[in-house]
Amino acid sequence: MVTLAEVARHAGVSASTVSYVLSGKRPISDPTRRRVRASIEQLGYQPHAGARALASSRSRIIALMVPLRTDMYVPVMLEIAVAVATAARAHGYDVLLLTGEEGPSALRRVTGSGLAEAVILMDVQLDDERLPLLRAAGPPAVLVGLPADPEGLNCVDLDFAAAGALCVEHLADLGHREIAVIGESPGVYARHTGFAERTLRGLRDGAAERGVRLLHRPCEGGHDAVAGVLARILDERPGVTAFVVQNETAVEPLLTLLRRTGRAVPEDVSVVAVCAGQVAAQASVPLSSVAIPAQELGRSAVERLVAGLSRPEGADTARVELLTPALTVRDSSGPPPPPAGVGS
Amino acid sequence: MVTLAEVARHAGVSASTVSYVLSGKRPISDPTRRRVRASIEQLGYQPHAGARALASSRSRIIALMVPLRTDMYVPVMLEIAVAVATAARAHGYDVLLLTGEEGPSALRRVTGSGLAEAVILMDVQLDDERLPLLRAAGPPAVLVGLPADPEGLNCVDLDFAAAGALCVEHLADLGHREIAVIGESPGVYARHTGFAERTLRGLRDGAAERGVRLLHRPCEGGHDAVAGVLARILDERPGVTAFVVQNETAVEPLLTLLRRTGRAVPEDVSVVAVCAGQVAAQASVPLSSVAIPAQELGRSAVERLVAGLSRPEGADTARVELLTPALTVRDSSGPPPPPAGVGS
DNA sequence: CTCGCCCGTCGAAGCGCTTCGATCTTCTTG
DNA sequence: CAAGAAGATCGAAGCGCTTCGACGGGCGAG
Repeated sequence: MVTLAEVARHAGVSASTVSYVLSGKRPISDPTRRRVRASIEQLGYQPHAGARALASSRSRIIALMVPLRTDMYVPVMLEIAVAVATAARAHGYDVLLLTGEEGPSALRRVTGSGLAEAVILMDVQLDDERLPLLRAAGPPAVLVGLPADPEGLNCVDLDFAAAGALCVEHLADLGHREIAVIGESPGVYARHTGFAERTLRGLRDGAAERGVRLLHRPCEGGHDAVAGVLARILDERPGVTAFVVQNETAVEPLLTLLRRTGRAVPEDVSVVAVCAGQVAAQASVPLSSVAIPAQELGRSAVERLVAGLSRPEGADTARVELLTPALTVRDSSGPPPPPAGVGS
Repeated sequence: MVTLAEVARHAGVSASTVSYVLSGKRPISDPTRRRVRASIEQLGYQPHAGARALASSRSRIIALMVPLRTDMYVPVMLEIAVAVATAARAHGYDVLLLTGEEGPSALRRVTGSGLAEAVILMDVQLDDERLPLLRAAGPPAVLVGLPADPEGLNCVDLDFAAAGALCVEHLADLGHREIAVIGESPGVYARHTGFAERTLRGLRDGAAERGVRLLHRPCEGGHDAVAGVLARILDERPGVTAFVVQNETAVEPLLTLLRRTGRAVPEDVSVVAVCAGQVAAQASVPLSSVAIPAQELGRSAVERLVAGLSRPEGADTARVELLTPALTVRDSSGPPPPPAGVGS
């Protein structure tokens, strides 16, 4: 392994000079810099990460905690994770992968040992057990998601309430008066995962404002579960003319079931989804949908973290950033069919 | 931050003693050990990761390189990644997340800087550009996947050839004589991703052995793409009575399309998949399938790495491990319909 | 022409930990 | 009963890097 000292010797300068060339924290004359750079190149020098972290007490590592549950749509999670990794690299950081499993203790571990200088948390619950740790002078952190009380925390998320409202508005504009919502797994609500509840609130508020009837049902993924939920909905509210789906694994089963029971989309019923853009676009009927901006979320989380890390200490930037949702109209939403008995 | 020295002072011993208590590399008397442990506990001491890595030249970090392509089924990737993280933690290692984007240079970086002591590579291609680096006295590495020439490399993967053969055998046993394969995206084959090609070979060999006609067509995900491919297959080979699908995003569209064109599964056509178990189980017709053992793959990769790392240097364990596939019979496969004209 | 200043560079002191003798006991054994 | 073995602990020397204060030489100003 090549060390700083060897580079220094090779370039005929002192170790500190090489260090300053690398960090740019002090001016180095052009010829010297060139010489050092050449030596670095020639010897294939790579600074030792541990030594660096020790001397500077900055590891240049961000810990990313991803849930390991499987009842939520996974591709979005991976997409965010990859976006985080990519954005982090762009700022010279690496990403440490933590699973939600370990909870707060994992945060303490990587943070207390100086392994990671900051953390990004995904799948934040309304009353997350990791929050106290972060508020109590914990490490710099950004949550992807919004807890019940974001006070003193740095959060980024899609404005799911607005997303919900957007869906209702779109359908109300088309003339729908009775809407059913097929939601995430019951487990997601039971855990009080913020985004699910916020979407629901947005849907309800929107419905109230537009005088639309709304029925919400959580739903497991998979064909059979959706079949059950759908049957109950249609039984309870035969007048439903539109669905809002917030559960990627329910999308295709729903379309299949509607088709099978003779309901054409969008002629007989409209469907709007809140889900990964790709899922909506590739569905058997391309769905009008509000996409979850995974890339954007990951990128934004990193940027805020990095901004905070390089800011002159103490300047607390705890703030909530809610991305504005956008509804993409595809083929699955249209006006409701004319009321029965009134021929077209 | 609490340091080793403070713990030592608090416990009334020398720093080295504390270190030996922690590492167990020298015998420490019971009372002393107890005292040191108590001090550690009381002060909330956490060893500094960087200092440790510097002094011992072991970072206890494994780098995991995940692809960031989206044309392959993502949940399996995440599942493997999470399994790797979990298994690594069980052995006292942490996992650094690398995206495939950066290629060999990322490996050189994390490895050359001592950030990671070993790497796990996912989405390995037959002629992967990262391989030369690994063979040339690179860092300890395990590939999840199988390149064209695994010589000198440590690989774990599902035996996709056997998986392919298994599918054909199952269908042949049921009496099918003409099978169509709906494969991964053309891009996957163009990249020469090992698993896709190996599955295909297994399918072809199996078909040859059993005297079954086989037609293979790559296929993008999404409804429309599947529709196109399916139409062409049915046109070209009207006698097809069974499908093997190796493309998670094609599964549901295929079932939808078969249904819509009046083909009942499994009465008229059988469908067998090679995909994530959950996808097969939750499909609108639960699919007979060969599952991809994501957990197992991740775990195994870590175990081999850890075994190698703690082995007395030089004992090269380059070896290929192919997991034996298992076919789970669900509702989507049955005997072919009786030949036309011959009433049942 | 000389003083003081700034620019560019160097030396040395750590950062917190591991590890290798060395030291001091306490046993064991011939 | 002395000599050596074995056990328990200590001290010190780094690991490779950052960073702070110091230093020397060239320059403009007085």
